[in-house]
Amino acid sequence: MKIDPNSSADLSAQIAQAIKDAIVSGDLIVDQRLPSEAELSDQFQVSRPTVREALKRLAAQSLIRTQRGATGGAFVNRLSFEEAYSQQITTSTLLLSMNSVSFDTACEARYALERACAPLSALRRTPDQLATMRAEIFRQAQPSLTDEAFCASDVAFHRALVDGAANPVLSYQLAGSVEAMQPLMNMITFSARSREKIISLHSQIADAIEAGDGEAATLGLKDLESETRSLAASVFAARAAQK
Amino acid sequence: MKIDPNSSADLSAQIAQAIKDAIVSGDLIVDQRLPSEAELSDQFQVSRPTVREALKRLAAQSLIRTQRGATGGAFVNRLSFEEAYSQQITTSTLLLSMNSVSFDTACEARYALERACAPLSALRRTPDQLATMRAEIFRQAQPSLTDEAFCASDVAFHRALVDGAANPVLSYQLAGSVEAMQPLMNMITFSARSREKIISLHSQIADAIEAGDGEAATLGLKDLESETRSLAASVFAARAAQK
DNA sequence: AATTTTTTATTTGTCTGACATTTAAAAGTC
DNA sequence: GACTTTTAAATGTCAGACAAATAAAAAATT
Repeated sequence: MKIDPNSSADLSAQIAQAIKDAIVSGDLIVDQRLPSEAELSDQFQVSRPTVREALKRLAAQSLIRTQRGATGGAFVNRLSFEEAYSQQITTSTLLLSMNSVSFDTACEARYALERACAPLSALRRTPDQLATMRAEIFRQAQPSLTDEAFCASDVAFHRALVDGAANPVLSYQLAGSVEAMQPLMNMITFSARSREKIISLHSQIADAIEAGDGEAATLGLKDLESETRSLAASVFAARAAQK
Repeated sequence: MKIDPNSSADLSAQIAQAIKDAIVSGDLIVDQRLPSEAELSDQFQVSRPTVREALKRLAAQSLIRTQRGATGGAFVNRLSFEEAYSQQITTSTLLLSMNSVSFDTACEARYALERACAPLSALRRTPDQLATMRAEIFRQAQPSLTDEAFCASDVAFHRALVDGAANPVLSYQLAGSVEAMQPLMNMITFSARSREKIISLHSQIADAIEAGDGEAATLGLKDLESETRSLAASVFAARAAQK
């Protein structure tokens, strides 16, 4: 692992990259201890604060964890699915909000991916996951529910559907799509009638999942997508007309 | 934005989180300049090195960029799709390698998601993207190609297919699935016969995409998935028997 | 007056050295 | 042997300094 002191890039960035490469390539394995900050500053011929900045960069990506004390130090961190989920959600959310991605684009991506999970979920969902879907449908039917809570329940419903596929990699990928849509969905006001329609489609999907009928679930999701998009279109149109 | 000096968490982590929250919530908008390091250390009542560690954490996530000089400072960074892609690929790769995700699980997720793109790609792919797919198929037919180069070409083929959907959010999500599979695929040796089969399926898929037949493309991907999985199974079985 | 050059102020990047805090192992004590 | 104390090693934090980059302001030149 070498760095170039004459490079234009920050030393801390170079050091972080060098260590990151070692982790990704497998030179450093999970739970392996890195040299102490003092040793690293010797190796790279930089000061300790610079090494520390590099280590903080890695810690921010959950690539390492640090521990104080006699046997402490920086250790290569096992990237857990949970950590990856939350990173994914943050990144997706920012990506959508900062690049003014249209509702349609985000919606299309989300439902395309979700339909990919439906057949698997129809085969593998646990009774518990099905129960969660039913419970969320019930919750959605409460008229006292705010629009935000309705959206949150919607996310929980779809999360259960996706998790039903029993494929953690799929769940990880979908987490971003589903959750990052929530801020966009929150911009929509749900009338009693539109809620009714959505709930009915949710029931239809849950029925298909319960029956193990992946095709029917996929069709239900297709309907839900067009319903969501037309609903959003009318809300946005109404808002534009108001101006 | 406040931090708790008595918390167990590192001060730099708390400060980074506070600023991150401000960015995600929209309190800080793209290209907005953060206070200088000196001002931040005043505000948070910590030393400058601590502030710097916090800023490096944010820089590692591409949330800010820094600039030296009189009008320099730290600025909220627009998270570009390119940056998000590469983050996504790194995270997915590590997730798979560190959690010993099975080939089947990764493969299933990858093809499930890719099938979701196929119908859209059949409708929208540009001539250029189709040409890329054809070119990669041609490359794959060269017998001199190493197994690694064959895999790389495979990734390029599928990348073109996914990009054909003309939905950047989909492309972003798929980038992880497709590219993170490559290290797993690289563990497989491709015999002349298995290459022939894969190339034929690729052609079939490209034909379907060219004809605008999403359903046929989806079926081709299904076949490709089972072919890939049975190929992997036999390679792994042979390797196990050799021991 | 316009242009070029020089100066200056501001900000990040890096270094040195120090002390605080945490933690586990070693040493000491009963 | 079990418990307590000490010690050493590591990260976390701080203070102050200088280097380097950069743009604006000031000065010099044409």
